[in-house]
Amino acid sequence: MIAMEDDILNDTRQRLLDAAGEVFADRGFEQATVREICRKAGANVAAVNYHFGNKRKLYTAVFDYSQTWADNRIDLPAATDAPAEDRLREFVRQFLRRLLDPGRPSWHDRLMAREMSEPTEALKTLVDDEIRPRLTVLQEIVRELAGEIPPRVVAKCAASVVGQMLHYHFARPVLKLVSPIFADLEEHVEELADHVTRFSLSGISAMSDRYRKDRL
Amino acid sequence: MIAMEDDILNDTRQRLLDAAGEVFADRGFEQATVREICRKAGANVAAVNYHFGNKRKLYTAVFDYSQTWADNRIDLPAATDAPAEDRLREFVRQFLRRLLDPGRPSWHDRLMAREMSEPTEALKTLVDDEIRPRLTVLQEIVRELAGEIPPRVVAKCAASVVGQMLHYHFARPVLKLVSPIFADLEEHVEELADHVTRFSLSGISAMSDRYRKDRL
DNA sequence: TTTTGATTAAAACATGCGTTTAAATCAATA
DNA sequence: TATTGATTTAAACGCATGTTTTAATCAAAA
Repeated sequence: MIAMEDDILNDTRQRLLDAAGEVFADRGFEQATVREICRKAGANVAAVNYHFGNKRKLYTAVFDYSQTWADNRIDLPAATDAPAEDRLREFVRQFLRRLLDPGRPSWHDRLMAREMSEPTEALKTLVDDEIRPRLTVLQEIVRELAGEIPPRVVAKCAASVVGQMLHYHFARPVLKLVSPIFADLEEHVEELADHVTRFSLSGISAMSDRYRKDRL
Repeated sequence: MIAMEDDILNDTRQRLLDAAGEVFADRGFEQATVREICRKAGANVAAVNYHFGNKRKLYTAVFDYSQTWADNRIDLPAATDAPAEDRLREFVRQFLRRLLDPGRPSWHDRLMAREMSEPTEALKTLVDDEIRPRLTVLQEIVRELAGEIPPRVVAKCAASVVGQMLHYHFARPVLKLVSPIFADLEEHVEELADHVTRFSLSGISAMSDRYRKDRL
């Protein structure tokens, strides 16, 4: 009667969005069940269809919600006037933090990762609204670090950077099994970010050398 | 009556294994349906339970079959007396070829990749029989390239190499969408392998420099 | 207080799934 | 040829799913 009603005051619709984000991120669209989502949201099974029409529309609603949420977080690392090296380091740190930190709505980035490998019709707008902008930033950093190299090589370098990071997400189960070093990734985000940054800086400069040489 | 009976002569059991490998690799265990597998194998729905007991046992049978198959392919790159650089290049080429080439049973490596990110109880033996041995080879190469660096750093370098390669598998849908450069990966395996090799050689030597410096 | 529209609740529906059953078919043997 | 055991087939079973239905409940307006 006093307080503690914060959750209960919340619209059912809102609770469904949060629960659905979690479950969709954990299990994927097909594997997620309306019943689990509703249980988690403390709502009736029919709530999904009442508030969103059906499961698929709930999924896209979760995506819209998750993207607006993402906009409110610090993004697109730092001012463009910082040295490219620092901007790469910051890019990697933010990316890995988002991917591995179990913070509040951690499911946003897990959902993104899932769309990358098991796309639904939500992927196209996701690419346009979130992925391509970030990739452009990264490619700009690479270009600045490497100097005059073909766009194809810029793309491959960016892929190398992103691939190293996503590996800790996609292959997490096997990494845990294969080496105790990777047992608790969440607590070593900074160390991993540092490694990826150094490794990549060197890799990029190798490409720079290679294509500078070819041109002379 | 003459020939052309090669397929029909094949045991139903065998056809089920091949069909199941394909379907499990494409859709994952839960998402794959016994009915699709049987349709693809030209068998009755009850065939799975008659020959394997149930869906789960079929899955592990596919895994055993796929592993014995893998043993018959050239593995563990080259003699140990080759320079570490060459051995890394060969490792990367084989890994990427297996992952991206649509050759005969291409589903073996796709199945492995799936187990890495969405493990079942099959993962443990998969790690012991296939993943750890290959990882050991890679780490040995890294150690030889980098000289005296902490095991932790060796592990991270190996993760960087593998991550770059798996990226082209896991993020393939989004790569296709994001840049025409990645439209037809299958036909650029050699180019990608070359990039990953150069990028990684440089990254590894950066780690070597860093930790040599620290020790002096 | 009564009424009204929005929301929730319980139950049922249709569908697709893994699995089982029981009969039909086949291939080898006696 | 007749018999027997292995294999295949068609049909059904039980269960979980997404969705719909119908009634109950609630909150605000009349």
